[in-house]
Amino acid sequence: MPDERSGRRRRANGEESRRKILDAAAEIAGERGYDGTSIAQVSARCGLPASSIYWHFKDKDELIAAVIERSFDRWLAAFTLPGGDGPPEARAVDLAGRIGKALLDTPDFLRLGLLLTLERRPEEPSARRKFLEVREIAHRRLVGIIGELAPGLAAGQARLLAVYAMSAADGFFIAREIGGDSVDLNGLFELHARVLLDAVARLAAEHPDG
Amino acid sequence: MPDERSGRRRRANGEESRRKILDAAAEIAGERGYDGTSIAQVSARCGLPASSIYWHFKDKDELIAAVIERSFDRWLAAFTLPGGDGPPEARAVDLAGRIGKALLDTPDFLRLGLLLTLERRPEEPSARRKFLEVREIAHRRLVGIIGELAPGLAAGQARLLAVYAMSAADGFFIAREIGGDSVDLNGLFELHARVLLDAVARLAAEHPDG
Amino acid sequence: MPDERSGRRRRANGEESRRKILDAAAEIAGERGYDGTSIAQVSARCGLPASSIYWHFKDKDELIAAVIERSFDRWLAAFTLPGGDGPPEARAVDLAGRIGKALLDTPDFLRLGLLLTLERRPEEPSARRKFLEVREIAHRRLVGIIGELAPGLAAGQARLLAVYAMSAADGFFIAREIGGDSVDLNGLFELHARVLLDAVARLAAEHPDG
Amino acid sequence: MPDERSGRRRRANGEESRRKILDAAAEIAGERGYDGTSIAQVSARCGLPASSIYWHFKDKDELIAAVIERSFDRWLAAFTLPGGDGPPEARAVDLAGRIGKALLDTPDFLRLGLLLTLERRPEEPSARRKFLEVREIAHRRLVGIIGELAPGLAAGQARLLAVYAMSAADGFFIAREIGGDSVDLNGLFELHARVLLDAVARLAAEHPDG
DNA sequence: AATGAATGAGGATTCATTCAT
DNA sequence: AATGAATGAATCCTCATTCAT
Repeated sequence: MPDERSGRRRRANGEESRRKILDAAAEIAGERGYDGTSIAQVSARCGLPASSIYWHFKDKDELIAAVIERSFDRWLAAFTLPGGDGPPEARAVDLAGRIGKALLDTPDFLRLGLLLTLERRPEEPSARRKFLEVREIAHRRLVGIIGELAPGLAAGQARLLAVYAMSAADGFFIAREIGGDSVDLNGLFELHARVLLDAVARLAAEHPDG
Repeated sequence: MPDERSGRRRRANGEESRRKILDAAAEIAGERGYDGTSIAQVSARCGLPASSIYWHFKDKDELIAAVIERSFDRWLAAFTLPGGDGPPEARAVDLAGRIGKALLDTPDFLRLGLLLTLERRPEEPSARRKFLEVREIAHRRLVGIIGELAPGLAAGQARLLAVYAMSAADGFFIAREIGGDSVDLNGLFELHARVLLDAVARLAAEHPDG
Repeated sequence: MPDERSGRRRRANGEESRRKILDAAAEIAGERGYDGTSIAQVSARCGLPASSIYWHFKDKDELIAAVIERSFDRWLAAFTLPGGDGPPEARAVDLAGRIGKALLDTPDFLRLGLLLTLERRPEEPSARRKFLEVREIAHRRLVGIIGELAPGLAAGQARLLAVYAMSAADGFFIAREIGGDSVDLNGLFELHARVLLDAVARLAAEHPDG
Repeated sequence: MPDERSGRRRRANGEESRRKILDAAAEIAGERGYDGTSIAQVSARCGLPASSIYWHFKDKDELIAAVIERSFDRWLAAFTLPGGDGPPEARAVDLAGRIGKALLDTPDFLRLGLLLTLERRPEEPSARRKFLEVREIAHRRLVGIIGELAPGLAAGQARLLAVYAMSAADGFFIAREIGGDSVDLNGLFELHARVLLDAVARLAAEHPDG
């Protein structure tokens, strides 16, 4: 019994350290971006010496990439179309609401991702690549959802709408970063959902057969 | 004539140097953000020694703030509602088109501004403050334009729409950063303008008296 | 044996490096004062890169403070009243002699301390504070010694005499810095001891009961 | 009339600038020592650009030397034995009092001088040399005064007493720098004068014929 | 008599990373 | 699995000084 416990402790310590490092790195990178995040800061916040960080991660690039990867799961869950029934419109509005909530709950993911996106360093860090992969997956899901809502829509139009939808969400997030609580995220997403439905209808009418 | 020219050159060296520094800093900061911009890089790109940069700007913070301030004018011009006549809808679509074009022409401004917005360092750099000021001005102008388009709209609704409009524009910019030329900015802004006009009409109908 | 030695060497490298840094810093700071001491100079003299100095000391301030602290012990030892017997006068003269010798043996301590005392920078370095603490301890010991020599003396008078005694010692040190070997430190301290004894007697006579 | 005035103004402007520079440099150098005094600081405090300082002074060394030289006069005046009559003892006590007062009135001189004395940079600045010259003059005057007080004293003894007297004065100054108002400078100098007179008498008695 | 601008050297400090233990 | 120590390159910024005007 004690053996097993201490054994577990020891084996788990490695993972716990890794988790502590990732937690610290996520906080700091979410606040400061890639260049603004230093190993020394991460070390200070997680309590482990800098050299220990290099035991768990090959270099800074890999650490930030791992941060992105880990927050991916929590984030992507919000994108799954609910199995529930009801008219497509209701489901779309519901989806928009859940996306908005996810933005509030795990803001580090998108903030860091956008920072990595906007920063254009010569050697593209793998963290940026990772974020773009995730984003591409989300984009494809959105296209699928829009296809369900308006089966007759042309593929190009569906993609345009998906980009439009994601862009607005990104923008809302930024507005929230700037305006804080004074920004009515709920109102924005509600408006967004209705506007999108209108746009779907309008585009579907313009190109009746895709 | 040659005297005057060489005389001017020499006498105006201060301003010309300042401009060269700002040009270099704008390029780099637009690509790399605050922490990613080093004085040594700026020095290398503008051809002046680092110590000369400190003759013109108190510190890095003030330099980046000046970068933001200078690109403000070029950017803000795109926001002015055209004096030309025609139905408000046409003017709005035109405005959206010009904003989209400005995003393509002077991308450094918004990219740096958004980077500064997303980076949350402890001591807020004055560059960030400057960008937020500019943004607030743009926001107020947008509220004014929306008020012209739908005079009966409630103030809160006009503000919501303005935030919505700016958020989408931010998002389009980011989408362009990610997707490059494959992103149809014109199509997005056109769709955006029409969708917004619909939304204005819808909200105006819902709240007939503001 | 060799194992133990090399093992120790390697393991104790941290402390040895720290000592080497302190040695170098003491030499330079004793010669040049706070502002005149550069980390690069210390690095060159101790053989370790500048960045290694920052592993051992948080910043220059802490380094100089450590220099002061370390030389404190060597210096303070000279102040202990000898346990030996004999008339108080002889012991006082002996003490003065030992203080004078300490001044010659470890001059960096007092020179750096006085430099820190005279330099009045806005943010008082902790090194200065440390020196003043040490000095206060020495002052209190002197008051105690004077109290032993003249038990009837008023407290204020004992303090005055202690300040007088230390001031003269500081002054002798400075005179030596200026005049070099041509300054007869022994003669000065001998004169000082006798003068002090006279002063004690005179003050004790003036205020018979304290 | 106006001509003369403007002429004077212009001619005097140069001298006034020089004075302003010296004032600023005296303040800063008195507080921070040689290395701690930067031309930029002096420029900021006197309101003239750094390049103007170099119009008046060849380099930093010459500036600091001029600071020392200028404060010399104000300081040295305090050393002149009063022409007034009365017993030598009274005149000596009076002299000590005036020296003490001068220390309080123009502390920058001695503080800077001592800083320059204690700092041992490789290339001895001319400012230090200047201070030592001044000090040597003061020393010779003191020897003269002591000779007057005790005509029979050996030359070596007179010099020793002079060094002792000056050392104590230096030390009092330092004590004042450390202890501030809590240090009774008057009491110290009074005690010093009486103690010195005793010492003079004692030495004169020991060596009746010099 | 004065100054705006420039400049190379050097200031303290932090960087990401490595390595022996 | 972890860490104390080290390190060279880079960080921002200040230095004393010069020069054309």
